Amino acid sequence: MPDNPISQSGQSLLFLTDEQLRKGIEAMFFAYRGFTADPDRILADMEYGRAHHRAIHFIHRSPGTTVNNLLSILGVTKQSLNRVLRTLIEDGLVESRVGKEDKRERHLHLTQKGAELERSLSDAQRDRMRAAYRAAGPIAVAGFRQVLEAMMDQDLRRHYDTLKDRGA
Amino acid sequence: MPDNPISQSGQSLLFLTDEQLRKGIEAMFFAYRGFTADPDRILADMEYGRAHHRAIHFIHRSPGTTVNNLLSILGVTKQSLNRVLRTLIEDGLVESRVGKEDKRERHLHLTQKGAELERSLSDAQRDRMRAAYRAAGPIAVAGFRQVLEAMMDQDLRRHYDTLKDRGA
DNA sequence: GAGGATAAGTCAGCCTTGTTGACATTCCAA
DNA sequence: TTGGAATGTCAACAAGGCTGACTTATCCTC
Repeated sequence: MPDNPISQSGQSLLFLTDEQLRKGIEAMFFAYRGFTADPDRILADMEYGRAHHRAIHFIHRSPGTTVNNLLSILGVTKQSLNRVLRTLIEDGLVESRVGKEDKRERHLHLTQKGAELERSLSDAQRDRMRAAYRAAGPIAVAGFRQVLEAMMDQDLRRHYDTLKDRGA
Repeated sequence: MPDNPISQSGQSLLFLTDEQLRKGIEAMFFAYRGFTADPDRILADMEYGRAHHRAIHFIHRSPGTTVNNLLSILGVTKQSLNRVLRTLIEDGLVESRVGKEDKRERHLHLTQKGAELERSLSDAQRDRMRAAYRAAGPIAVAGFRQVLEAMMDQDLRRHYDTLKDRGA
């Protein structure tokens, strides 16, 4: 974390007032609605919901991930995930392969069809993010990421970092 | 929006790569879980959920707001809001007053008891935000807010700004 | 004053997505 | 061979979204 001249001075801790914090809370609330709006619109036309989007996203992100790993990333019960996963497998969007080393495990992959849906969902979501990033500029984006990362629970942060490392 | 030397240069638009955007998307996902975790824990012990929290928050924020106004802030149907509001009124957390000028309207206020719950919920949520803000510093916080604001839909942004103006 | 518009509330029924709890199956490893 | 781990499944339930239809009360306008 970079030192900060303002907070270091002991003065001007105004960004920590309850008023500032409340604005941040409301910004999170309204922004998250925008964040999910575009994929939700696409999914509404199908028989899928946000839970399907999440599963598809993380299977795409970590091809071959096990059900257990996905469970701990998503933070839901296996029954809840299983319902979603079952429909995705039935509909031919996700493939479940028995593990080679440990045959109890199932490794999850997107099919061609699944990858196409993933693409259309993430395109929609990225378009909005891209517009926001462009409007705010790279310095703001860095701050955005810093604050979000500091808001995560430790175990969520671990998942986030693991995913991050694989990526860029 | 301040000019930005990096993006202005036409070079180094690296912060707009799909990889960067995906990281931002995942940061939003994991951070939002943290964002709601603390109030959720408090609410789980009561017969309330996140929907009650949202209603309480915005009634606190805009005392005397009408049902219609609350509906458009929350972006849900009146049936959905009504279910929540009814329990809050029955339990004596919210008071509904007939409008003076227009008697069709109901103006919503938190009772003493409602204000107490609001306080405990927002204390919990603010604690986490404060820690994140402090860890990231004021410049990061400014960027955080900038990006979130740029992610909002126009009508959400309007509500956000209206609330913001009343506050600080 | 009548009629249409508006604000709020309500009933019924549906869907998604979360939860518990119980239990079966399969397979690895001690 | 037996215990535990990973997975899958059934049943039941709850929160909180949704639509549609309808009532009541209150404006507001012609």
